[in-house]
Amino acid sequence: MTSTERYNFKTVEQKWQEKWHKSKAFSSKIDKDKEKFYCLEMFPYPSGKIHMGHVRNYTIGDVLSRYKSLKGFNVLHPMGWDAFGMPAENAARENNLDPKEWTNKNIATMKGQLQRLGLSIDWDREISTCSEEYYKHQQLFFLELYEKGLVYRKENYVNWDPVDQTVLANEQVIDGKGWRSGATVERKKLNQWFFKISKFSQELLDDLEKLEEWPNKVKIMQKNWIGKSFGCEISFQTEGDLPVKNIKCFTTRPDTLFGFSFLALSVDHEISKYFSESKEFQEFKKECSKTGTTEEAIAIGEKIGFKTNLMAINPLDPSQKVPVFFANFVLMDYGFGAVFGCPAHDQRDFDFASKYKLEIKTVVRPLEESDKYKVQNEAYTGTGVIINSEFLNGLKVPGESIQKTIDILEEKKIGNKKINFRLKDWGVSRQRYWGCPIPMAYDQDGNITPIPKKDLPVKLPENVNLNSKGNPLDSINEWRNIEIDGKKYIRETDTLDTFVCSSWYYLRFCSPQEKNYGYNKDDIDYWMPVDQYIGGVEHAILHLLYSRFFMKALGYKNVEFKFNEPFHGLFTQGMVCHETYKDQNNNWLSPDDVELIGDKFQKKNDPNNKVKVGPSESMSKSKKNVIDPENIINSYGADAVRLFILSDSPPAKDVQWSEQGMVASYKFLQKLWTLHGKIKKKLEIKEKYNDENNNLEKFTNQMISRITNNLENFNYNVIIANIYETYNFLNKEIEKKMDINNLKTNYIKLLILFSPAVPHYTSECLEEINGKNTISWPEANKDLLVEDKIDYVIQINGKKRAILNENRDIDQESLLTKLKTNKVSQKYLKDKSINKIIFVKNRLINLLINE
RNA sequence: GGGCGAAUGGCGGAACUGGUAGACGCGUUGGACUCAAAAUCCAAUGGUAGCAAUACUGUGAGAGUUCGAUUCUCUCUUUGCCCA
Repeated sequence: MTSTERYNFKTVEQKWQEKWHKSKAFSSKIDKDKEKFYCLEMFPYPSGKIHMGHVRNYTIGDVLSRYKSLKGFNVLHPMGWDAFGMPAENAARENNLDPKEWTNKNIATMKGQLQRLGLSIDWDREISTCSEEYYKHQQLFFLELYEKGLVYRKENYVNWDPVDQTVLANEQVIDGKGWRSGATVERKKLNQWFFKISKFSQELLDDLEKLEEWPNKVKIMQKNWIGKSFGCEISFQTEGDLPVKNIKCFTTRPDTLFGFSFLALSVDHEISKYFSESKEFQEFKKECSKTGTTEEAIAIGEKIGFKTNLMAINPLDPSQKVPVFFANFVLMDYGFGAVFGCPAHDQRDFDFASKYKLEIKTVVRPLEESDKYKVQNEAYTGTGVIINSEFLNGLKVPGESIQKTIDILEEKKIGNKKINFRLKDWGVSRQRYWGCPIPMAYDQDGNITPIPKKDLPVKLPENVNLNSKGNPLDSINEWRNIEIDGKKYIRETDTLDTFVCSSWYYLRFCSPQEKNYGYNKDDIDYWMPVDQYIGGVEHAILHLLYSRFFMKALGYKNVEFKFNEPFHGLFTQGMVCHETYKDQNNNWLSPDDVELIGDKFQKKNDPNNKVKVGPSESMSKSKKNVIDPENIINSYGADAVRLFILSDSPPAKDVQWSEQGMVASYKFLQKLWTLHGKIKKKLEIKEKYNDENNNLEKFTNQMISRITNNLENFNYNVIIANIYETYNFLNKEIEKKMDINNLKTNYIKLLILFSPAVPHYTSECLEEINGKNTISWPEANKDLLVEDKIDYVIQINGKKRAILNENRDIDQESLLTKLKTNKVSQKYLKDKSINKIIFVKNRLINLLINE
């Protein structure tokens, strides 16, 4: 390609993508002489097409990978597909397709799209979680965890979506409704498989401290999610018409015990067995099932209770006896399924007590109130002082009151200090077809038997009727009924939560071909942990916590496994946003459907229809504010897209998609190409000239230092600004006489600095200038980073008044002497005496004078 | 309601450990080229006053620490995210 032509991104990008592909430029092998760098971006769900969020995520990772390679690291940069999940099943059902076909077709499309972005991915390591090759290892892990006692089955309440006939995870319940169907979510009891993540609560919490290169924000979110709290287990004596002598409660507020006015039990509390005959109780229980199981649903929902004839006795004041209720806001998996109610200082208890006309006794007053303070319309939950509580009176809340009360309760042998975690065991059962089958079976009596390891994988049956209600696997008898050692069994028909697939995929990338096990020890010992993990902050809790758990679970009772955290560094990138448009009938409009006429938007082909411009929001199909990366890459080329997606905002923040910005990036590459042509011409003339000031060399050195620094700190938007600066500088400098050897070496270095961002373009330029020579990341010459002349800021009384360009390292006295000949400062110093001088070496001088 | 961030020109955003605020880009304006337009190139561009040199002012609001604060501390406002 001759440089006088316009830059043809189509030819250039295709040429280099083919070269990289043929030469396996990004394939990675263990090389113990080199330092490894494992760069991983969250793998995509193959929904059909890539979206701008993917473009951003993978461009960020690609910049890092390419930079680290040039720096001499042995880089592992793989890609795969999070291929199980409901969308495939839904799409397949709607279009009468096979989920596998649908998924594989999408993978093929999206792989092609990613390749056209020019990502430096080792495609030989590609994995797909829906392939037997992948999930058979997952089934083996499941059995291993089962053997270690980290997997168990129990009956549990789930969020049940009555329309989709499926279990929903808590985060799939939005405002008490199913995220997909919109149906009101119910509570339902099901037998479910669980991973014992709670066994590692403390470890998951403690190890957060080791994750120095994780955003604080994410660590705090995980910490809150794990939710360690100190509290007290209290045993209440009871009297009444049931053979129950006492009830154990857990509370984080034992200090409010004197404000005790009822005791509330979960409907599943063992005492409920005495009510199995009661119609009223069964109806109450049914009513309770209408409230979801999320903390939010419980907090918002109406509190209802069912009164028993039991009375609970306050262990600190035996004269105080209060009623015992079953209540919908108490769950069996919190504490012991029993809490004591102190309405004055807990809003939930307050609502309940108000409804059932129970006593509301104030036991905490705010600091500024007197002891006569009484809680009125809402619970007081703030800090303060204990009152009306006999020997607890005067204790500061919460600082000393909780601990003191626990001490007293322990001494009196009424209660024990207890630590409680909010983190619950991970329910992994899903009543779905398109997931990894759980390798378990049941005999005729319902006893559990693991599928023998030699019979793995348990393959998903094909040609399944997805239109059946509930789990399609339930209705395939020829798949369900099996024989193990001549005995008849029925398979487990639940499949695993897809979060299980993504909890260990980073290990699989180290040994994607390994036949016998999920990973190969030598491979993971070299590559793990992931040095930099990059993805959306929406996975801050679940995916990242589950992955951390998985490492701990694999390492549990396994001395060979030497890792306990999967991701050394974590970076969470922001979203790609776009303005939203609605027509006058409030229908969402795609950016392709509107055009800007003057300063107003109009609907295309319908100029009378007024378009309302809404705020810029994360691109989503439902709001139609999406830009298809494929069209953009076709029009402007991958490098220009990469340039734009990096340029406008810091990677950690949201970025606004802007057509103008996109065009500007495209035009800039054209300008850069024109400049490249000029440089090439200059190099051909073989001009000899001694550039004494070394302008270009100095500039190049500064750029090496600045761009390297910006790369290390994820300031990728600033790198793009640095590239523009370099263009501006070179474009002027090239007009001067230059030494061509000097020009060539420095220009090559600059091109290398650009290459992580715009790899096709720089590859082409470098080939023209540098031939087939290999390239590596340039080192800055530190001597050239130091300027001999410095702009000293002259301040008078702290205000900038002049700038003096003087020698580096000049001392205060000499600078002062020079200053006296300077007109501007003379003006200010005339007839004034200097009281104080502040001199900052190589920076500024500040003269304090009398006005 | 709780936790964690953020706030800088018309817009997106720079600014190392407290030391020239506004890098770089977009937009806007003026100019060159052109019969004309697009593209391209050159120049200007925080605000106010001034022909200009320059002066004053300016990083959400208010206070504080400091010779000096976008940067540190406190209060407030707005806003985003997470949890409820």
